[in-house]
Amino acid sequence: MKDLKDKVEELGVLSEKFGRTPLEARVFSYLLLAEPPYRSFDDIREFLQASKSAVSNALNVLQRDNSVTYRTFSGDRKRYFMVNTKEWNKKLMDSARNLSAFNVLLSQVLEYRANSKHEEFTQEIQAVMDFQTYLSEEIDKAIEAWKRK
Amino acid sequence: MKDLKDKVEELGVLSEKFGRTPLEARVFSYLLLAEPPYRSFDDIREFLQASKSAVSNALNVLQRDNSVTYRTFSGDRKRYFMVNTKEWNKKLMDSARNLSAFNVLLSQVLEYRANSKHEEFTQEIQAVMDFQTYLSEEIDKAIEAWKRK
DNA sequence: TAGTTAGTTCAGTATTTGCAGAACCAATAA
DNA sequence: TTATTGGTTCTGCAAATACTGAACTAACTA
Repeated sequence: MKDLKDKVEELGVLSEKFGRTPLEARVFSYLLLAEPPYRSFDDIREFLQASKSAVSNALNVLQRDNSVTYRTFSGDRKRYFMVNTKEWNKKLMDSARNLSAFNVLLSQVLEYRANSKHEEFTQEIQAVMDFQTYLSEEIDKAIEAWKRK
Repeated sequence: MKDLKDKVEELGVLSEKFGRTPLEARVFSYLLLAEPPYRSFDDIREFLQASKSAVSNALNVLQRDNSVTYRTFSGDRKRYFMVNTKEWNKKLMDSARNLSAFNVLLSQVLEYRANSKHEEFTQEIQAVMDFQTYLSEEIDKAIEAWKRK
């Protein structure tokens, strides 16, 4: 079996593709792979050979976007950081819906082009928006259906 | 009405959020807003006050990912660049489906954790994957349904 | 053929990003 | 009350990124 460090690096690289910094990506991968799946600040720091500040910042970013959370144990002052599986479905739903972030841009374009002489172009943009809106709605429906299961 | 330069900057900033460089974002916004919606290399260069090389690179990136294309006019050597509305629906479909890029990561996690003592955690990850797989399938169905319309 | 035009490529620079190291702070422990 | 622990904040630097300007190329044009 591949060694943990290598696997953390491997998934780290994959994870960077989702817009994370190298260290954020590695922290996240480590928390996905480590045993047990909750790890202290110093576990992380030591495993990844990174500075306290870098680990602190990475953890804060990951917590802000709900990718990571932590638990505690009574009589132990440390926080044990772990992947926030509980919030993940919510995150997935958001990212699916956030196709619609793009619609914000498009609707501003349409507004600005209201009096354009180039009807055809405007209509093409409208068509993209329509498809995008349709898709968002269908995704919402699918999510609702899943919840009811 | 807000002046075009301001609006290009405004939508440019929005567009940077989708992973574009500042200049790429502004070129794209300009092409969305300008009248007519096809513009020559020099139109773009002059409007955005950028260097030829920067414009050249930005246009190439935008063309490579199908955000932008160009048309020509007979007897005119110039290329007139414009937003590639024709390819947009394809792009949207791809990005919707690419929720599943994340599943690649998760399945590797599961594989690695096959013998983990923390069954509960592993199961939570499995649950996320299941939801995500379901959602991808529903999105594909919705896209197929749209195509048949 | 030489000149012009439209765009690309290359070399260097300015800006941004990601991180280290050390000082710092707040909460607990002695 | 002081000391220790767990983590944060601040300063600065190294590497990566985004851009400029100039030299260059390929295709058309006179």
